[in-house]
Amino acid sequence: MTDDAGSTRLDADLPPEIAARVRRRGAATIYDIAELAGVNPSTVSRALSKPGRISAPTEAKIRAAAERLNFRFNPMARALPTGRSHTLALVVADITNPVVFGIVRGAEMAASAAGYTLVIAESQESGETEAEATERLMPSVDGVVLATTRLSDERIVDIAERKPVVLINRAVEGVPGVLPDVNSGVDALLEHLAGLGHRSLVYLSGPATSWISDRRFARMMEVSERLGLAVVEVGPNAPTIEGGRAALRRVLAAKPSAVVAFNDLIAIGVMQAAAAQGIVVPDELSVAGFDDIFGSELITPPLTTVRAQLVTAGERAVQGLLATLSGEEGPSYDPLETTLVVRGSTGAVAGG
Amino acid sequence: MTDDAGSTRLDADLPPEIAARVRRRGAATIYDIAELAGVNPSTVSRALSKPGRISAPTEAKIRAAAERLNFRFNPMARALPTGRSHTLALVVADITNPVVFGIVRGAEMAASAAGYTLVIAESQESGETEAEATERLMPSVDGVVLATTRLSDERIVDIAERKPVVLINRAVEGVPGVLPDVNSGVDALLEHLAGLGHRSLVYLSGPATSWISDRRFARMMEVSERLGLAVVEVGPNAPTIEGGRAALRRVLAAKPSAVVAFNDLIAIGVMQAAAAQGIVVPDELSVAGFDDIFGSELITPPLTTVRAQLVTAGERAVQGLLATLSGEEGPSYDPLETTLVVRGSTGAVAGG
DNA sequence: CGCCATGTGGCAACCGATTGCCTTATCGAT
DNA sequence: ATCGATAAGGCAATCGGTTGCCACATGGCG
Repeated sequence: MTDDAGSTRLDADLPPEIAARVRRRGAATIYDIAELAGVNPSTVSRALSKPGRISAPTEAKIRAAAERLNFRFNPMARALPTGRSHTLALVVADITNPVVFGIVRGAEMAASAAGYTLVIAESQESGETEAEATERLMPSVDGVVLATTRLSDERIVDIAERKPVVLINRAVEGVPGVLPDVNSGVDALLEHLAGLGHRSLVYLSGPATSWISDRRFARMMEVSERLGLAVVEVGPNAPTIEGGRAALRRVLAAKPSAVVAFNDLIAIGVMQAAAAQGIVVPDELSVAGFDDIFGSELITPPLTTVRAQLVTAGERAVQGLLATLSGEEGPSYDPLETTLVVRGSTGAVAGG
Repeated sequence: MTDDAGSTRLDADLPPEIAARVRRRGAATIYDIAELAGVNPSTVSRALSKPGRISAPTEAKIRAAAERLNFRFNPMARALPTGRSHTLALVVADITNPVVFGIVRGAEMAASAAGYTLVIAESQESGETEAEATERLMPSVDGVVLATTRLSDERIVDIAERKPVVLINRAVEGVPGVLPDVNSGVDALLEHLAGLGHRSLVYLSGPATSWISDRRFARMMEVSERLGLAVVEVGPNAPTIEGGRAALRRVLAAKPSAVVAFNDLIAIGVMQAAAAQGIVVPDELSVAGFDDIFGSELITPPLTTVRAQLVTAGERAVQGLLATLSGEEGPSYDPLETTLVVRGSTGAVAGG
């Protein structure tokens, strides 16, 4: 346990000048190791980061010295000549949106497993803020994950020309992205609703810039035709509970028997507003969402929703970035399966 | 709009060697600016980061050149000689825990407002992982915010000796921390419960390493004595819904009329388990939590809880770090007020 | 026995900023 | 007119690694 990660004590029997230098600077450098091991700094550098380049005995000697000094690479010094910071940016619209937790966690895990650091930028749902934050981070990261981004296609392409980029929940020509399998989830949801006797639906779309919202509606149109359902789009809406609350009036005006919301937050908002007006869900109105966020099964009635594999999405995005950085070209992904989770907010049509 | 943040185009009429160099490296350096402006690189450095050190006309010339080249400082190059990375670490137990969202957002806002980058490390509720992640980040950050940490006091002191540290929801001798005003919230909650006729309470404590959990219980003991209430502690519990569910049996064994949980997640777990057993909240059992997370007002009945100012806590922690970094010594904070939010999960005792 | 391929390790330039020290110009005061 | 103070800008060392190139030693092979 002498190499305990938290230990800052230095061996007592170290050459005093080295000990003094290390103490003064707060950390050991490859020069200290070189001196301690009696080799050239370049040899230390190679021994520690080019396995095999240096003879086994020398490398062992160097590793021992490094351990004795509790050495860590200085990431900044390392990044300067190589241009590699070992840092990845994850840009999300809103950290407090439960939808992004999974993505953040997956990305974090994949990054730290690979020895990379993840920095998170939040755009607070504003395209302008997002562009700024991204621009600010660009010089210090090796790659960027753009999740649920509000940026325009051109902006995205522009960024992708400078650094490797992977998108989550958005497709842009020429830029790799990890996408959910929209179709399977939408299909299952609409079949579920049709099976309950619904014939007239409202789709509450998300922000105008949301690619995934468009895709969902497009698929709904296709499937509805096949199933003989009527669908109207109401939106755009802010992807928040407030957005859902505000949308109820327009929903009711369309007199549907069921409403499908762009995400669970909007769905929850609709349910709250409905409850406030004495409308009983699901008896008078069925409600469904997407994502299966924390809270969806807490609400009464619990929300029927289409679950996305958010953690996996975050992981894959980072892994794709890492692959690109290590030379492999243009990762491509299979869409991530989505699954329908039936709970209490959808039910048979009253007048069936 | 030629200096649009997203623009990468270079002026056509630039000295060709400069243009070529910039294009090859992907970014302009102060050397490019120096050449373009006809001054020494050191002058560029001063003009751009030591306002007033350089004469106004020269500075203007340099700024113009920088703009033309769309110059950004290379953060790594800058960090090397100064030892300042302009990066702060925020260590949290669990990103997906709603409690930390507020902290993350507040910290992020404060950091980016000051031009600092925030990197988030997640410990997944494990002290070992947390120590490792922190250790890994240490060399590349200027300071650390430890939120809801699982680290031992010694570890924390050890870290604080190397880099500025601010704690959230934890007090360690000699290390600054932003703390909630435990007393006001606990007092209000117990007075509320006493007013409803409750005489016998269970406190469901959090993880064994949680300083704040101990503080809350300590205060409950004090106040209970004054109000003539009986209180027993049941725990430790995992600070999750699952932890709350698992705790119900032991709660019921104590036959209290009300249970106060370490946080809302545990409270929600207790309510779910109670509902599953047909126990009606609040008629047969009142339940209250702490934090007022997303989801607390969604659940049925909505949860009575003590709200903490999480965003403010994150902001203050970062601001404290920043103050320390700019020379001011040992920031000290007033505790952040907490407020009781009465909802439906607490009610009058059945048997009066 | 000589030659060349291979394995090891050293030398020194370089990444892009910062900063202490120095030179030169300018200005006001005596 | 002279001197010292101050302002402005240049020079070069430095931060801590990385890496191309080179030197030397060793060993296999003809």
